[in-house]
Amino acid sequence: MKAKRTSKSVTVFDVARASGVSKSTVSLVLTNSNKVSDKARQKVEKAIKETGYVYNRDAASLRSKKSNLVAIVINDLTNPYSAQLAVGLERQIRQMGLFSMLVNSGEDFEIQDKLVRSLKEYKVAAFIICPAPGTTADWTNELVDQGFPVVHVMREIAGAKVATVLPDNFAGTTMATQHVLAQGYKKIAFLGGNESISDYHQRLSGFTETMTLSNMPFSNKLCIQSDTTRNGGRTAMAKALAVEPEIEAVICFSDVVAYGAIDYMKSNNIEPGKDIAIVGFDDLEDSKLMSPSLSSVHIDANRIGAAVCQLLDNMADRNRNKIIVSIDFIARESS
Amino acid sequence: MKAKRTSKSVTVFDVARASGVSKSTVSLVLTNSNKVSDKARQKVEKAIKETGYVYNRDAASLRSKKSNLVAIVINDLTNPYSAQLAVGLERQIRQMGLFSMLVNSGEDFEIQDKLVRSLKEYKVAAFIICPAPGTTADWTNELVDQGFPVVHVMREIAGAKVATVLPDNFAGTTMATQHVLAQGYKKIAFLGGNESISDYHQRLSGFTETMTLSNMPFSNKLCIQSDTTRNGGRTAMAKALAVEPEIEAVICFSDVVAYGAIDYMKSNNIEPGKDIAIVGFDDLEDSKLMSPSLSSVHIDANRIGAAVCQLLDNMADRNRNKIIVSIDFIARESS
DNA sequence: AAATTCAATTGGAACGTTCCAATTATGTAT
DNA sequence: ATACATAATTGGAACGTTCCAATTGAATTT
Repeated sequence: MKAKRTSKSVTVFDVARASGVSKSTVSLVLTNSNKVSDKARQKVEKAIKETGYVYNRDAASLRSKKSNLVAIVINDLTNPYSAQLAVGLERQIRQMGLFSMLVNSGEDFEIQDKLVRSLKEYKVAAFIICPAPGTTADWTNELVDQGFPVVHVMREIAGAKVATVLPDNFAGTTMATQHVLAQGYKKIAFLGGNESISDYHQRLSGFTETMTLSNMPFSNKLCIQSDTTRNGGRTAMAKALAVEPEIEAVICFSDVVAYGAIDYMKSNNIEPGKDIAIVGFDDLEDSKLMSPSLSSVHIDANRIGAAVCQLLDNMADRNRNKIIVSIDFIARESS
Repeated sequence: MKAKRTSKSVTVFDVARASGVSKSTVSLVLTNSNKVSDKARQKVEKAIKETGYVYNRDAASLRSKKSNLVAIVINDLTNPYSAQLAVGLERQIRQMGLFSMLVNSGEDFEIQDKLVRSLKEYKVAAFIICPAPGTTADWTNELVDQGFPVVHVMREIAGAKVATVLPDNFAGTTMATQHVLAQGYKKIAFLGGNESISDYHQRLSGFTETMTLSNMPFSNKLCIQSDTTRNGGRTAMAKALAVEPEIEAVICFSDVVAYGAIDYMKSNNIEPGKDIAIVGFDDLEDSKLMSPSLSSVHIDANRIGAAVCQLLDNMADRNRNKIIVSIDFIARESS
């Protein structure tokens, strides 16, 4: 491959000739300038259609140093929440009149680094990054210092001089824990997540602080880390029951982990929502449809997207800014 | 936004000056030409590091009309199989030395059209498209006629003059059905899928033809269409049981549909794999881990990716080519 | 009718790279 | 040492756009 795109292309000059104006006027039309007469604009637009002209963004971006290409670097597309977030971000960005492209780091910092290095060459206007584990403040800061607008999403890198958009993780697990406590449950476990990611600490402390404030004793042995996958949820649930067979409720790091925990319960004749209450985090599409429907902390991907766009729009106060997006707790059958 | 990327950038001229050669030599180094001395190459590479030069692909692509940017247009990123496929494609393409970007049409033809229109402006070297419902042969052919290399994946558009990479859907459901028949089950339903997509017909006919060839009576009433979502699977399972309460086995259009069907069974005290055998299609990551583990038709995303890359590499016989990627049936506890 | 203002249009230069044809350096055979 | 072939390097032109300063056109004021 590599090559292709042969056949001399149609340029602004061709359009200019076809419409009887100069190339400069054509350019003004293309850039939506307001200093071009309606008559000229119409002629040009007609000629564009007739000639089959297609705008050459490379040439434009070379000359103008402007770009409307935004790169979204997702940590793990195979994770349903990440995918949902990516889709939401894409939609919002498109609405801003920018164009977004997606790449996937697969939670691999080396790949993330390579991807970003390549993307720089494509003159992207901004980076939206869900940082992979291993991302350092230095790494991000270098990118920022080179003049690229960067926004971090979902995960916080301490010391990085970038705007960050986060859901209110602490409030989320706080609400979830309060809800569970209000039902009268006492023996509660926190399942899933991994301390290498910032949101784990935030979500976990929402749980622990609420327990402490409510004078509920709890054991760190019931805070069980695991992969944030379905299978991670299964094993975490198994471990929790091994530690404390009388568990009454579990708060999960994510819906996916909760799905796994529920799988485990069902396979062991434990009825989720009856024998053990369970709540998730993320509120995936499926959670309200499954049976029992899963109580969860709802993160609105569109709200995250809107916050990111706000930062993109207003790069001035972009640095060292943090936007915490509010969440909602949704109680369902599982708790 | 829009703007940004200020501060006069470092160009080949700067690197040339720093390394004491001409800009042309620098360019040769950048393009990995073999007609440059090792000495010169080393000097240039050193200077590149020192000056912090970053390659300007816009300028390069403007001049050379070559691009190594491949666009992957995915039909629905929130579908786990699509996401898995996207990730596999990305990986393979990267290994080829090309760079891939992902965009999501969300099964919306209008969006797909807009996306592709934009992408054309970015001088992509090739399009890999999982066509959204509503995609016509004319639409694809226009793209091809404009000189863009196009490969369709997973779904076939009749009459489109493009290379298409498909899993062997027919063989997949054939094997699945044979497997189920071999267990002695007779009352078998086919759940999920929608006739607006080409793979539905292929998968369904694998089922119906195998049934017919084996002289097994079956009713079209037991071929139940649905959304290819978890919830679609739930409702399809419910409908199937309403038609025929004595169902012994179900073949599902996809794993996601199977997950939904299993949800339904579990909620209704039917034990999947014991009371009713069930097999899926796609073999998602989760399927081997769940309980009961789900028998499924395995589609290797890397194999699909490899086939796509082969077509990309060899654009010559790209038109009207079809590559059917072989699949494997994997029997597990659920059947 | 001339002078003034402002809107619309224009050609030339520039963006950072690769291609090309020409030049210079290097090595080999006479 | 000379002629020759070949390897390595080079400056100028080109890619298709936007920016800029300058020009033209139209409308308004004097």
